[in-house]
Amino acid sequence: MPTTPQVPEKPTLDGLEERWGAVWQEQGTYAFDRTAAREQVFSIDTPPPTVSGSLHVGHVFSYTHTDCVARYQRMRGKVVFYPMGWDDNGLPTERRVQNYFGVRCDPSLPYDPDFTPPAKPDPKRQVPVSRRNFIDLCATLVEQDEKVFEELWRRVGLSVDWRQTYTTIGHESRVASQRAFLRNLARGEAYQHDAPTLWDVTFQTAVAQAELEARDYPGAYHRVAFHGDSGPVRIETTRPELIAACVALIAHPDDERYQPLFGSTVRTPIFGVEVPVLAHPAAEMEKGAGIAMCCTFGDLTDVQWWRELQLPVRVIIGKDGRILRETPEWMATPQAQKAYDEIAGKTTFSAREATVQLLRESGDLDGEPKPTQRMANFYEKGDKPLEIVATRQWYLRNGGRGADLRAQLIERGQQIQWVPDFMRHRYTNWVEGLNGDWLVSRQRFFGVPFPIWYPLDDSGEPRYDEPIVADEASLPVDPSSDAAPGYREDQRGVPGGFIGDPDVMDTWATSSLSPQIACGWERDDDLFGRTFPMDMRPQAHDIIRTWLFSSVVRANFENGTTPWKVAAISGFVVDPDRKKMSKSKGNVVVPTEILEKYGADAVRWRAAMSRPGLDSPFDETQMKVGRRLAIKVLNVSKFVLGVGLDASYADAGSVTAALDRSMLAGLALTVREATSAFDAFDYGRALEATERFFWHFCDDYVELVKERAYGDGDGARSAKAALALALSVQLRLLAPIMPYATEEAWSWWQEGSVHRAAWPTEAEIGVDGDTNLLPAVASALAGVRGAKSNAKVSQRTGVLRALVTGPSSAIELVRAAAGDLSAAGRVEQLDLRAGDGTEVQVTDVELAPVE
RNA sequence: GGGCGUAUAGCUCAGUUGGUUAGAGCGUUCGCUUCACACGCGAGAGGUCACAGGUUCGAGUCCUGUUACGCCCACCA
Repeated sequence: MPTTPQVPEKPTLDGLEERWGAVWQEQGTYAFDRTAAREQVFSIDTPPPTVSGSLHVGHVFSYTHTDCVARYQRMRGKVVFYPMGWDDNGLPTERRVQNYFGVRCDPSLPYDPDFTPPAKPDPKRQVPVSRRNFIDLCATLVEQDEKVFEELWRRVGLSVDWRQTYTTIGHESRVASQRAFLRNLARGEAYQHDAPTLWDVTFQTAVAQAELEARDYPGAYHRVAFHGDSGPVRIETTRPELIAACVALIAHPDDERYQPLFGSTVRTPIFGVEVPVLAHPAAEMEKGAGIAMCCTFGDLTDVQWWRELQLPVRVIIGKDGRILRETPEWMATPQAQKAYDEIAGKTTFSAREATVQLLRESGDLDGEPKPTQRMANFYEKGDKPLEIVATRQWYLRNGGRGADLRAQLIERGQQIQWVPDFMRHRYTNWVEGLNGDWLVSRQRFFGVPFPIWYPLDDSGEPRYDEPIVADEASLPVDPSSDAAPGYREDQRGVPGGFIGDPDVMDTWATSSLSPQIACGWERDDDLFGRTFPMDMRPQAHDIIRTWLFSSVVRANFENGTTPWKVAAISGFVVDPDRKKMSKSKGNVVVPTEILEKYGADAVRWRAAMSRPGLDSPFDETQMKVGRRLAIKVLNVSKFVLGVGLDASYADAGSVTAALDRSMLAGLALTVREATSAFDAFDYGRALEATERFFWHFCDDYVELVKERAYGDGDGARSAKAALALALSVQLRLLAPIMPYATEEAWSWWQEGSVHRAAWPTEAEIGVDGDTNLLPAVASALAGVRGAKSNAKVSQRTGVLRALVTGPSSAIELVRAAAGDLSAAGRVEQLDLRAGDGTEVQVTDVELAPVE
């Protein structure tokens, strides 16, 4: 039996978030039912936010988009699998720990179980700690960070099942990352390679192509003379400090200027090292002098030349970005050694200045350096240009070196439904432009270690070509503290013993497995069978080349499928000047403040107003509009429930009045529109349709039906039924967007949570009605209101007589609701006359005298 | 240089397969204590649909070109 609605005297948004957040948690409103069959489940691969970073409104918006879809699917009867991950792995956490505690990791130090971080961190003097101490501190800090994040997400109202969380450094993630890697290795998809790689000298780690960022970088062209038997050969370079690493001069085979020199040798300036002059089609005749020096290694072209022309390696830059201190053996003469002493141990910048000075003295610098702006590759988190250093690294095949795999991965991209569709091009574009496999090893500390050891030969040298792999059953392992299988710990580092692989995996090597981690791959087959491949991957467009692509690579190898059916790509929230928000620009809007000020529903409303995939500028005044809608939901609910009805009134069969039927017919269309929009993941269009109807409902229908609804008889019964039905349907339509206000209003008269209620259907509204009727009556009402507004009198003012004219069809529609119109406009004598106009107009209005 | 997107009112955006006179919200102007709501309500003003061609009876919508802005990628001699 429905009970009498319990409506507060003065409805308010204040306190709804705390109250309903607690109820949802306590009642398990969003708990995943793991007995559901795969086809009943809608599974979401939520992006794990970087907990060491800060969240801005952009994050709140995109997570809200996902939540709107999740709530819609749940109301459609899906069992929603909506876990949350925390990305606590990797460099951002390391940096935060360094700053927060004032420490730095020194892997050579032993573990100190009694270590406590300095009370007052001094960024200038970071205390060196062992790797294990460092990782302990990372774990402590991320735990705090994760609590803060969870509180924010709860406040926003994400309908996540908070029992389903994972962290990218947690036990399950380490097991999955290591297991997947071992499988990749066994199948030949992972391999080790000692080759030139892009290297960040600040963080002293290799970086992958996906982490590059091209930035403007000031430089200068130096015109420098090499010395041949038939005179000087002048080249142009922006990196004169690399002359010591020069292995050849290279020009285009068709370049007539240099053809006579091919096959001959020249001597480098200052050092007098003999290098060949060679031809290679990658040399561009128009660039610089048309002839370039090839150094090991100044850029990727150098690497190509070095490889294809089989040139020797002459490395002078160390992993710390400084010129090697030891004089290289190819500096054969005392003169060369003396010159090298001038640059040894210096940064590339200082070495450049020193080299230029030496070139001036020797007369090999032709003119003065010419300043230029060029693009240089940077690690996206770094602030010095990348160097190229030859190192042993782990790679994962990703199509960068194999046409077949590349074609296969592009095809996987075609199998995914992209929202919006054009985002597909970003993926294809990226895969087609790959120039190497995925470098997955990092020379860092807080990450998932490779489950690999190497045997040491009798002289104590590692045999890298015979790696010892962990047994899957033993995962996770840490080869820096766990002994290799078949060895004892005391054999570590001694001839005939073993060493552990010192590297950790790229953070994407873990997060690329988020579907497998969340769904319980190889850990919980039952869960995995019910959730994988997942239905939706929501994410922003900036990480298509990283997270999205690497996830496709892993699922392709491991599962032979795409990891999900749909990739829903959200845009950014940009500042009013359409610049991306970033901490360094200082234009970040902090979400907690905005949530505090306007409430979660208002912020969510604003989030849902943006179209999938498009950037939208942040404008605080729009939050007020969302808040107004949330308040309106409460107030109109209060009115509807105040006319004396309960949940049992919501019955289409009792709706007899033409006006009521017209309103419901319009509502049915709105349901259709919102449903198809949500099915296409377009929360914005769904909201737009719902909101448009809602305001007409409040401003026109409710005003028209008010008096009748308060009365008795069939007319009142019809009005109450229509109001009850319309309120019920609209609360459900708005529930995915505004979970708090709708839940509050729902609770006044309905059983259970609106978020567990069934999504409304056209069938449940099921009445015949003329959708033109309500608009026609509404425009007549607007005419009456306009007359009062023109006369600058209250809308309460009575009207003695009003004439409504318009096309006969419209007039007939107005006639069907003439009683409601008269009541709403306080019109005593309403004349309806069909005329030849195209619009409904109100003329000859005679207002009652004002008392 | 390659790819993608965007261009409609002062601002933020709708505008489905071409179809009367281009819509909404914010802001602005003028009013109104109207018994759900002053955290409110009503009414009004405001547009050469970036530009130039073309297709068509008819173009904001389709085609071609141009311009501007944004994003992704490439670009280190």
